[in-house]
Amino acid sequence: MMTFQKPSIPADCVRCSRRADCLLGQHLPDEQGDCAGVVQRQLRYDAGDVLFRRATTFRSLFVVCEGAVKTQRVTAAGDLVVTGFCLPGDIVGFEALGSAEHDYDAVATAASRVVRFDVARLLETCSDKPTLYGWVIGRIGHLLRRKDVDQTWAKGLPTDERILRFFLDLHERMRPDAAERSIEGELPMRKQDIAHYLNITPETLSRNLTVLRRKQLLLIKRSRYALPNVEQARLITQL
Amino acid sequence: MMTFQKPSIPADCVRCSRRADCLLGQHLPDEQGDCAGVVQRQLRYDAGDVLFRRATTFRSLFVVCEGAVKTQRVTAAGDLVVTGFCLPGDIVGFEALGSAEHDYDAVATAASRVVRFDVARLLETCSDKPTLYGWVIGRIGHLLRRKDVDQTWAKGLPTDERILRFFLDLHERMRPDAAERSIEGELPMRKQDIAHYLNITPETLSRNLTVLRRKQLLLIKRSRYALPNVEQARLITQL
DNA sequence: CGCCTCATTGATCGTTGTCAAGCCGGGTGG
DNA sequence: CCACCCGGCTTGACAACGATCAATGAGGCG
Repeated sequence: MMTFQKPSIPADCVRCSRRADCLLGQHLPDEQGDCAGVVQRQLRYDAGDVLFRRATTFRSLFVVCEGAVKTQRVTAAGDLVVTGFCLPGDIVGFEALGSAEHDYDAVATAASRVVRFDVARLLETCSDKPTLYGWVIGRIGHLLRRKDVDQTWAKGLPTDERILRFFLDLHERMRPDAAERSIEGELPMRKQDIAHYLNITPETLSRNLTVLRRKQLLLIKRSRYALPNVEQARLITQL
Repeated sequence: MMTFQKPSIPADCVRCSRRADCLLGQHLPDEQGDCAGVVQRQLRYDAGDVLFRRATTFRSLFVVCEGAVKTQRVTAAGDLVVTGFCLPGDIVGFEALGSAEHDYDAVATAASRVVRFDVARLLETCSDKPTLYGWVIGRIGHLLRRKDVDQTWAKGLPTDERILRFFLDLHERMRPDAAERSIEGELPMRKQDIAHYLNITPETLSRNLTVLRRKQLLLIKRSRYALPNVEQARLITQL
């Protein structure tokens, strides 16, 4: 279950690889600053814990520091649809901007560390600080582009290449600093979640993974992945 | 081909049904105002005309006043993927926020009237005008939510219901003021574009349309659509 | 009138979903 | 320490749906 930490910007930020793009790396008001209350709390979640649910009031944004968070809905027919994954450096909840409520569930898919922010105060602060304002606009643009491009891949690539693309993206988002060689890592979500995100069944995912393994493009062992041939993989799945 | 009009906010705005949500309906700087140059030009396009192309510099946003604009990419394999339609009141180009270039093509799908804006000046103006700032945030949130929900439908509904959902959305976005009875209108794009957006072939679209016609849920005649049973249609495709 | 594009319809093939069974690994308790 | 159990993952067989290929039909426009 979720546990509380003392409210503060995590000390670990200094050695975080996503610092450059992260809200916590910006010139931010903190408890001692001129906008006390923007940063609210650091929280810890286990896989399966809920950050917020659909149709609850929208007051906070969440910065992921460690782990991963999925955003999902349940359709009228009862199907679970995962619309995205938030990895370290990402912000959860942006889609509720200008609305009073969240319109999806946010659920941790791995043990995660997260910092909660007050939206209203963040936006207020933007009026005073052009740098922060520009950063927010930049992040929103980034998110819009990601959603748009994801859509393109979802529609334009055959299933196996879409899967490959997913793991390439995952790797690039989790290790933006990594050298070209270090092409492996830990999966911060279950295969079931990936299948729900790619809109395929776990069976189809499994079958395609064996295909990709045979082609020596993607190796999955338990919760670890490896990309033995990144160059070729990128070539296949680029826009 | 595209033709120029004298630069000004269109006079027709006063009788536009989307005025409440439209940028042009906001308290906007104009040529006589304190931020001359934000509104650049009113433009006219025919179906097939290009507003901007992928990888060209991002300087302007476009407000659609009449007609429709599709946003699309061509994959490495040569497939055309339509990622969205912009209808009257919508803004084209938001996805490039925080980037130097557009990352998709924007193409008119019908005879359209469009107003071009300077992005930099618009964002500058936001710093001074909290109302406008709030409006921009609201529109961005709206766009994010739409993309997210569209994704949910794309993944969670069977093909025929997805098609029905598309026409329901289209109708609600084109005639937000319309009474429940007036459940018909003109298609501002070709079926081919719709198929590309829904990620199906024109053949599959056609087949499903006959199914929906038999079920008395959706009637298509040439470029006109009608929804004889909106209630039931909404029931089927709601979240 | 005839061309040209787009839309429809039909037949066939391939991929994915579905259902069912077996497998593997982690965790629990003896 | 080992046996068991359980959830998630994998694999197989079959059915269903959409893509593909091909042919026909319907408007729009010169």
